[in-house]
Amino acid sequence: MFMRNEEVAWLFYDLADLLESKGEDFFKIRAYRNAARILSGLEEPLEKIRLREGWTKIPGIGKNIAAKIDEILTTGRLQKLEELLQEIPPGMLEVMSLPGIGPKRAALFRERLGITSLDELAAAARAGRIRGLPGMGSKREKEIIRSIKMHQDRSGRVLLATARVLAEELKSYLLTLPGVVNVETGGSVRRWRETVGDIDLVAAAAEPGPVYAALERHPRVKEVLERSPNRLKLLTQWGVVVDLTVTPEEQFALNLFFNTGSRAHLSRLEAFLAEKGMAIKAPENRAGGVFHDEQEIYSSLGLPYIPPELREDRGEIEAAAQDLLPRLVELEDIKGDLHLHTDWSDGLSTIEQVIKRAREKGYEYIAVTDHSQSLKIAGGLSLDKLKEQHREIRSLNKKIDGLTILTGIEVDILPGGGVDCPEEILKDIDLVVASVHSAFKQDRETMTARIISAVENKNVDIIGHLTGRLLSGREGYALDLERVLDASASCGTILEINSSPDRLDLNDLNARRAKEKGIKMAVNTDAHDLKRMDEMRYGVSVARRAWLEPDDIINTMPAGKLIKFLRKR
DNA sequence: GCCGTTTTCGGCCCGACTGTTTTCAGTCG
Repeated sequence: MFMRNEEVAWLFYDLADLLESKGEDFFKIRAYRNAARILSGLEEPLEKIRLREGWTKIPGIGKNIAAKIDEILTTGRLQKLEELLQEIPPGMLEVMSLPGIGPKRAALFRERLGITSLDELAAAARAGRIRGLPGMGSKREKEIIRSIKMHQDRSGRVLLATARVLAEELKSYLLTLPGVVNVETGGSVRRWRETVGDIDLVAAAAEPGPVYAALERHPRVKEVLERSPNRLKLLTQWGVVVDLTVTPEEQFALNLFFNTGSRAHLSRLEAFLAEKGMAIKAPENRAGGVFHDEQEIYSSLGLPYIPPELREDRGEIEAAAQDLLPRLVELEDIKGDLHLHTDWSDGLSTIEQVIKRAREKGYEYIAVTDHSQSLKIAGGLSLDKLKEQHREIRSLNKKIDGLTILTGIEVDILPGGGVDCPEEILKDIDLVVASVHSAFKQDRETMTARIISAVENKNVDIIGHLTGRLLSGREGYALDLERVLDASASCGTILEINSSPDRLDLNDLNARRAKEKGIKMAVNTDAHDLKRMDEMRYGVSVARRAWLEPDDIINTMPAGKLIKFLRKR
């Protein structure tokens, strides 16, 4: 079966995790993780690369890993991984995925208490048996209970980006079927929610039977959960549930509308219409007239079209009724990316490659913002290296036209406040992003003061991924967000909407709050390879869900205006 | 694990924080 590059990479990440839990050699594990990162960053399908030239040209992939990639592509499996899974209960990986729990502590739980799963660990923690172990106390015990609960709340949900990849695949498959005239993804995927519990597909076809049957046979399907005359519910191999509804073409728009929701939006709409003595008709009840698209549905209700991202009952219906909907920012409004990494620090691509890609995207400018000196593990640039990079950027700038490369840096906001780069250097850099990368567990007061110190630093232009939350399972730092927003508003400091699907930080509600306070934002990818420069659309979706217009976002400005704006700051 | 090639073995990765200790192991980015 065709395997996506990310899927092959996942196997190597799993392999690394399992070896880690066995206490294997650190460098070996790192080599696997490194290879996984390289593979998922490759844009060409692995199968194609294999047929053309193999793996010898890719640094980081040696003989051993090359053989394993071949094995995966040929058999769809990895023997070594399966052997390890026999040896180590899969629940151990989940235990290790908890923040603060690594291989050593997981092994300790297993050896001393026989714990091999999250459920067992939670039970032990609640029974007070964790604090008896060496190096464990009541704080860790509490933390474990808390993070397991968070893990459970999240379970069954996947990142929007993962769901969209799968949804696209299934959608194109359905469109190849005879008789299928239209397919759209509805539900929370269409509303661009940051994580989703399932994928809703709506297809238009005269005869639903064969369409349902065909989807059941799709290679990504693991299990049929529910089969009824007008609905099919499946579990896919990625653990995501898929819901398919097939409808006659003339009911497609209305079905998609209901399917998109949200439930809160629909019921508010109903209440709103009831006041005016109107009602929306469910598709099966509707006789006569046909809606060709959602535009017609809203206009039949006397409303302008409400984009899916706004359908959350956050005031959109009231705004629509008064014709006060925002002119939402679109991907095409974005003129450049102001947070990018290259191989000067922990990125995979050269500056030249990033430039080439930026031009292909039609950007007017980019900022190269590699890590600063204190982030050693990410190859943070020494002051000398930084100066060298900026010299190179300036010389590249002279050679090209149509694209401005801003010199930049992502400085660390230090635990005690301040940033890890002297002022006399910062003042000559075009664009400074400041972010927290350490000491996440500081108390609320310390963290708030720490971040505000960066907000107030006149050399700092943008605060990167402000709350530090990871959707895959790390809560944001303890933070008085309101105070940070107030400080940003009064200093004119820009806040980032980080487009990385695991971050989306600021989130929609916080970004909307920021807008209310008059704060400008930047939608950036923080990409570490070329492929991830494509993730801008995810940041834009957050901005749209936050009701942002182009003027709220500095990287919608044309180059000249942005440069002037940055200089004035 | 990978890499280099004046080396086919030895280096690759570092510093800080946290919760536990009473000097430190484990985790993290």
